[in-house]
Amino acid sequence: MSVQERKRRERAERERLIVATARELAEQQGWDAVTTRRLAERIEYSQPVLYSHFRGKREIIGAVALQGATEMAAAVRAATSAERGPRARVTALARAYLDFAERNPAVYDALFQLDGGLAYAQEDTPEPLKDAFAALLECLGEVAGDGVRPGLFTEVFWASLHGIATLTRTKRLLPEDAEQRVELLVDRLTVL
Amino acid sequence: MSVQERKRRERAERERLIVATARELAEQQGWDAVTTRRLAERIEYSQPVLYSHFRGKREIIGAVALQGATEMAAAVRAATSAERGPRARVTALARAYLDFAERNPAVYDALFQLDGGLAYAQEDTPEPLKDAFAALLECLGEVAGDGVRPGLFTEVFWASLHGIATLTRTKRLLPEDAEQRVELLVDRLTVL
DNA sequence: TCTCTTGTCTAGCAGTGCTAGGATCGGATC
DNA sequence: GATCCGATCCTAGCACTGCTAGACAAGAGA
Repeated sequence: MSVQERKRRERAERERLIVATARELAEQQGWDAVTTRRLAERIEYSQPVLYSHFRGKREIIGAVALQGATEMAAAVRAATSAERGPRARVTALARAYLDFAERNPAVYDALFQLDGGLAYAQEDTPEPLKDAFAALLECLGEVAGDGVRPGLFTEVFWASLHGIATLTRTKRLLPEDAEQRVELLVDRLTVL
Repeated sequence: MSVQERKRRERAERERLIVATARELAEQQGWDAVTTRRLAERIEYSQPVLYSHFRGKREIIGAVALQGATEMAAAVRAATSAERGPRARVTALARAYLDFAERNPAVYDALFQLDGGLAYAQEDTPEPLKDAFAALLECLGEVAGDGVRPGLFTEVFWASLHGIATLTRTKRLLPEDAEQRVELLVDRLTVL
């Protein structure tokens, strides 16, 4: 039985390798460069091997997205927990979010821009995604203000950050005023 | 000379046909379905004809985007000019923007999501894009509040709308609370 | 040692954006 | 009216994409 166990381990290891390589390649050259051929070549297996782990390219993107969600949740929690006072926490959250998006553009795309075949905002939404939203909610819930559902407030704040992140990355917004935008957003949206 | 004139007219007409067909096809089946072959077939010419009008698919997307920018600017102005009072105007703007995004998803993508080879937020930005931003600025400038640059405020408000629009369309946000999100955004962001 | 399952690879399909080079057609010239 | 020539368009093809059928080999179990 230990033989099967070893094979199972090796398979899991290879799956991790695929996801890590896809992510690396995407961050280096963009998702368009992540072709099944290139990916297969980098992991030193043939293309069909990819399809024994994932249904297709979409699922690989989804796997990267889940990894990213976990990391983003951790980054947000780390940033907010270091601050005291609601205002400082929210500002830290906004900065951490935008920082994550800027440092990991491909992962961010996998999460919020591309189709990774994942369900969002539903019951069967994967746990990492729910948790990433929860991380935002934990901090933003306390500044939603009276009469506003924390969930709704979090969605709006998140959407604003998402808009800033994506428009900045596609050069629709200039990066210069980034900090002022964050301040304006925190100042106005939150109830302290 | 009238022969050349006629040919020039026919060429311009065909170019309009290409853009209109690309837009139609994109709205019907998404931009992925807009292949050069399908597009060529629909306009009843061969593929290379497309390349005598546009450098490539990217430029066709850009042409659709410019068309969309003009329409969006008009839609926003029409919606805001019908209202009196800053609050009503901003609410109308937000609704008109999200409505445009929902009704013309492919055009919206061409404008703000895809790469149409256009320059944004720069000197050589095409006039329709500048004007679309101006349409937002005209209305949002008056509710920016003291000490906040109208341009900066418009960017943030716009980014928020953009985030809501894109996250809703990709099912990251549920459509149910759409109206409440708009109200929250207008309530909090603007200074009335 | 032999079988048979499991895993992997080669080769190929139908599709993509884009282009080189040949055919054709129409206006201008002799 | 015949001829030329340039503009215009199409056929055919390139290198690539995601994905898969079927051949093949390696290893576990009898």
